[in-house]
Amino acid sequence: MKRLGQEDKETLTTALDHSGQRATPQRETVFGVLLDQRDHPTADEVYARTKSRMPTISMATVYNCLETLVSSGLVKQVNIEREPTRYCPNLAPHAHFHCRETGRVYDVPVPAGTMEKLTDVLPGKYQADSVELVFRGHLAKGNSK
Amino acid sequence: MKRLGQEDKETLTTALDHSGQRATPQRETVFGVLLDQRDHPTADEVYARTKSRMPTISMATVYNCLETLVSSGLVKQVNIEREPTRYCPNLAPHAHFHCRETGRVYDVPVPAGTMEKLTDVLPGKYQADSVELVFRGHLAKGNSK
DNA sequence: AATTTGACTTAGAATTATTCTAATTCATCT
DNA sequence: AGATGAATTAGAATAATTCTAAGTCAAATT
Repeated sequence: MKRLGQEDKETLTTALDHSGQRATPQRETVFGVLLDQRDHPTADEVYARTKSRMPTISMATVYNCLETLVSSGLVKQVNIEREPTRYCPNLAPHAHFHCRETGRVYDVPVPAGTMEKLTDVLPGKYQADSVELVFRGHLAKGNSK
Repeated sequence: MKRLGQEDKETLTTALDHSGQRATPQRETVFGVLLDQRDHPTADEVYARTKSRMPTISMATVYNCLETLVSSGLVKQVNIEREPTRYCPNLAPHAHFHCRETGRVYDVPVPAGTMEKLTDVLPGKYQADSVELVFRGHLAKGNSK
């Protein structure tokens, strides 16, 4: 059974503590699942993966843990087109690419400052604290991995 | 009971015809509702507004009409954070601003070419056919209208 | 060390936006 | 007028998520 590395565990504990919440085995395991495979899994997928490491965990707990991780700032929710919410531990500003064919979501790194720069198009009355950029399309042939 | 203007009716008929569908009173009324108040209503809201003009219409028909309008290219769906889908007859490329306080969604016009330019950040293997840009935050004081 | 406290976990029920089903209505074509 | 197929309708079904209420557990207090 895969465990969380020392550094990640530290990160988790600190962030949870900072938001007045405890590190628990369930939360550690769910966080580990997200870190191990950064393919934007849905809650269902997180549940399946977590269950294989901790067979007694329940769906409700997975939702609770994910919510806890999001509220502590360690994980971001990615919503695309009313599909089930996906979860992403990539905290650096980045865009997403959604493949219409496979339904997969990819992180797209963006040059530093690009996301912030986008707020320039906003008239002054709009005070944005977050920017979301999503591309949709398909992968060039031979890049389906 | 408000009716659709000649020009809008023409637009509707042409677009529907072009996608092999018929213009019907229900579709005209739903389209009129969207054109009259461009505040990104949800299906529920469209239903309520349409019902006041055409009391016999059903929710299923509203969903069907909205889907028809979307498929014919006259209307776009706007999805924000797993909230109910909103509908928007603004076909020009634009961004959205989502107010955390009121939940309202505003169109943000962007300079010509801006949206297309964004695809420059995409590595070559990603072929985007649409770009979505959403800001989230709050309105500066005194701009709550 | 036992007790209390409150946070956490759990199973299952409830919610809700949306889609589906099957039956009718309606317009157009012969 | 009758046939054909599209459009509309009411209500059932679906599915992701949230809620509820009961049980568990760890830390704090006695």
